[in-house]
Amino acid sequence: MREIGVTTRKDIHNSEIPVLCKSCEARHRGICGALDSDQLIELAKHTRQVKQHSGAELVADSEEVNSYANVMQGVVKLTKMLSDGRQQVIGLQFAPDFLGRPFATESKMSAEAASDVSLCKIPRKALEAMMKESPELEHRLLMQTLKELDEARDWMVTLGRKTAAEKVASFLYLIATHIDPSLDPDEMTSAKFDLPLTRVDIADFLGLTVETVSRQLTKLRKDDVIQIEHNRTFIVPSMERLELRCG
Amino acid sequence: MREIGVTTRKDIHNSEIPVLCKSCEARHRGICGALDSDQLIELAKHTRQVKQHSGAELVADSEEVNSYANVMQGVVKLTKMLSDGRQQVIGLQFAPDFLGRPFATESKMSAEAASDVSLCKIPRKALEAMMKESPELEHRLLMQTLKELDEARDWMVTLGRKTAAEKVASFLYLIATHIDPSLDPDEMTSAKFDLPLTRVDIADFLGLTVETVSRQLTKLRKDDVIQIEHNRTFIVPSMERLELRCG
DNA sequence: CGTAACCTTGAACTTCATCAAGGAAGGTGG
DNA sequence: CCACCTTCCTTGATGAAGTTCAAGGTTACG
Repeated sequence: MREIGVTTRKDIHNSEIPVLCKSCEARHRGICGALDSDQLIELAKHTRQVKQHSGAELVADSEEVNSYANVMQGVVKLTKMLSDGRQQVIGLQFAPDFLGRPFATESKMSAEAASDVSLCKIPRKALEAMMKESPELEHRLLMQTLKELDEARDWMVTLGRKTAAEKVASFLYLIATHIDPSLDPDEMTSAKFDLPLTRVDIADFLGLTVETVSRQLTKLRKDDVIQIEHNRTFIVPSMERLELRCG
Repeated sequence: MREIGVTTRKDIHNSEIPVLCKSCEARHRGICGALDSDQLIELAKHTRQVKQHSGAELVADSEEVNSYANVMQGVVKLTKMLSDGRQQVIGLQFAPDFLGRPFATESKMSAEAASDVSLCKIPRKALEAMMKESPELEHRLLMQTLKELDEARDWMVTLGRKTAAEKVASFLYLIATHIDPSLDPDEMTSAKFDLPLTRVDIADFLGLTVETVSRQLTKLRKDDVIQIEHNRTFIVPSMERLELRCG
């Protein structure tokens, strides 16, 4: 895995919050919110900010887990594959989600940068050490895991019981409400965003084929539920109207 | 002569352990394994063993959460419903699983006894109080949640990418390997079990219709992958052969 | 012994997948 | 900067998997 734009933090001597943490979503709403400034400084000795281009494989299936990460920017795609190559996207992670399966020695899925991403990588040992010192950190990890479980179960309903049209609408709704971590989903009335996934990825997320996804998008466009600019840029004039299509 | 700092996995041969805890799977492999005998005694003051018949609603959707439970015997079915009535089973819980969504004020799913079950109910307050005292308890809860997340994601692959035949085989495989908590899935070569779910439930778990489930079961029977006694009692002569059908 | 719930099977139909072709977008090297 | 290539996306025609509708059989239980 080739990394771009690596920044190492080793020039911190006082009890100020590390510079990179100050603007980090994970500091506020992610797991780092569990830590006081001394702990942050300690942790920051081991973390590295890493940027990756879209398409980069972050964690391979069956790979040994040696580090975790916080998603600082961009979208990460989690996938599983059947032995014959059929693929299923089992989750998307946005800032400030935690990336990695705590207490697993081997990854049971693969993680890929869906868009350009920046991550704050934490070596496994460092996180585990910090966890022993801070029950609050483990608490945050539990909250994060519960959130992911809620999302996975919601998605199971989409996969199991929704029609192709409802699946595609649900996907767009998910992206619109999650892509910008600074926006409050409850207050959105309209939205404009760049899709972080290809049509193939969307199909793999929805349990459909590319063709079906494409046809359903066309249908949503013709029904004025969405406008499509340049294939990847979408406009949702009325989130309410989109939500009605979600089943 | 009370032991101090006892490791959690070992049995403690101590007469102070509450009677009901002694034979409880949750004591060994569930969240109660986090507790020492003093803590168990404290917790047992608040817990109640409850038996429920198949079909009983344990937690209703949108219900306020006032208690949690450990599954001691039987199978619990977790479901979500779309506004028009379409239903999806999003998980099954076996002994010694923990039942309930920590830190949620309101349940976002409904839980029903799929078979006759016995539960060890814990009032919300009692568990939360115990959690503050014991980081190890919160750790166990994290492990349980991670396990459920792994299972949910595995099932997403089944829902999204498997054929009806593969789905039904996967379901039978899941039940065969989970129904008896005392059996090791890795060492099973054949199996006999009572299905805890109706055909409708199975369909709702697999994202199929009853008719399709029925047809696929008939096919598996004709292909000698399974034998069916009395509709609910199944025999799997070769787990290996069943696994081959899971995709 | 009769009723209700559950399960199976068949036939017609629908939705989505597959197969096939062509079009836009983006990056690369001439 | 343009031509080319590759990757991504759309659209149409055809077909298969699974749903829907309908009927009858089985099982459990009062």
